[in-house]
Amino acid sequence: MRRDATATRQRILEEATAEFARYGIAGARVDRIARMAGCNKAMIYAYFLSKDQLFDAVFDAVVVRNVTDVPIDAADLPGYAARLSDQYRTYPEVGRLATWDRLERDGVGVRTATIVEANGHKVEAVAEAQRAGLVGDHLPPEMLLELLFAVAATGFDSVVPGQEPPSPEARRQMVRDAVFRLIRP
Amino acid sequence: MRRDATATRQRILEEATAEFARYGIAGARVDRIARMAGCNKAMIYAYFLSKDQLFDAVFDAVVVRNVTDVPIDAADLPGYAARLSDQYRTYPEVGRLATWDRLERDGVGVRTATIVEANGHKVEAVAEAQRAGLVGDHLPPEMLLELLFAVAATGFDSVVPGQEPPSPEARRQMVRDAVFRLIRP
DNA sequence: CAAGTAACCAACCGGTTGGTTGACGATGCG
DNA sequence: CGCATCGTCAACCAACCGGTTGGTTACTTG
Repeated sequence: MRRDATATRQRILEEATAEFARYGIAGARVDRIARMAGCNKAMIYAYFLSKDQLFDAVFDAVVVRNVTDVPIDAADLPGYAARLSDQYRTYPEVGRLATWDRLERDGVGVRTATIVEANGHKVEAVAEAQRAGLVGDHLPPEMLLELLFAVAATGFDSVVPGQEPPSPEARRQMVRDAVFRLIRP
Repeated sequence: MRRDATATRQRILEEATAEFARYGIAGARVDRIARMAGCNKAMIYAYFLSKDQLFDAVFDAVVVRNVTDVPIDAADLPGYAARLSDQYRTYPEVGRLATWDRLERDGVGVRTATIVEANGHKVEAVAEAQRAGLVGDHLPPEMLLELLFAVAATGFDSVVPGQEPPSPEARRQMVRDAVFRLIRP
């Protein structure tokens, strides 16, 4: 097989994404990632230096993709939340990786410059919409945003066992309605 | 020191709760739990058979306490959510353990008979309140409940880094208001 | 083609982890 | 007191895991 450093790096990143999303940082196995990526463990350490830094690279890439794919639209927060919810369904790794990060690093959530910047921008957008009267000001923009994120991540596993999780349309509609209610002035 | 089997068992359970809440199932160290509980590792296996069954015992105990301490009041869901939120603040292990369970067992959330029963009862209570007209029927009771849980778990870490997390009163008020908006007919 | 370099790997290493075992000492009962 | 039972533990083990090393293979350059 032809040698290609960037392709190998990319394969490692993809398989690491799946592995970390599934097992978390402590549970992920570097050997397994190497095997899945069809390369040697040493390559992983050549490219990413450590397991933790590999996770950072994975998480950052996922966040960047998410922010790029689903830009905030403060004039239509219900629509934004619905798109975010769809994104979570399309890429289930996103939510899981974010949760692993929150739990396993006792970092209070945000660490990477990428995320800090993205969140700051979003808070500002919501504040702007509040000043314009499009969004109620009964809550500070950060809390509104946190509620929105929480709602967008909802509806994937049912509370009661037997029951089917809601269809994509139903979930999208639920998220849209919930956010509409939450931000109404 | 006087020997006391049930006391030892109880100490193991308590320390295991802290350990699992902090490090998760894969990250928890049985040696550390034994050392913290002031007993030998063998005791843990004598009482709980395996690391996984120890986690089950821990999780079940925590859930039981949570359900007992904060019974649902379908006639006042905002108040219930606020009390739940307070409980999450008083016992941060609860939320973390539940999250670890959701992530590390790929079980879709509910597994233990205790939880299934508790959740079923709650869904029924909400449905009852809907029939009585106290709660809007724009959403099925399970979804309403899932949204309520999501909101009650909100407001502990801030979205932007520098900022302080909201005060207990502010959080309680936010949760109450959010749930009020979500269930309004 | 020869030399140099970048990509790659099998094998290994030190330390750790869940789990086990065999013995020891305290306790309580007949 | 004799003795069985139960709680306790130090020591141990096989498997595993993150990380490293020394060397090999493919590709490029002159």
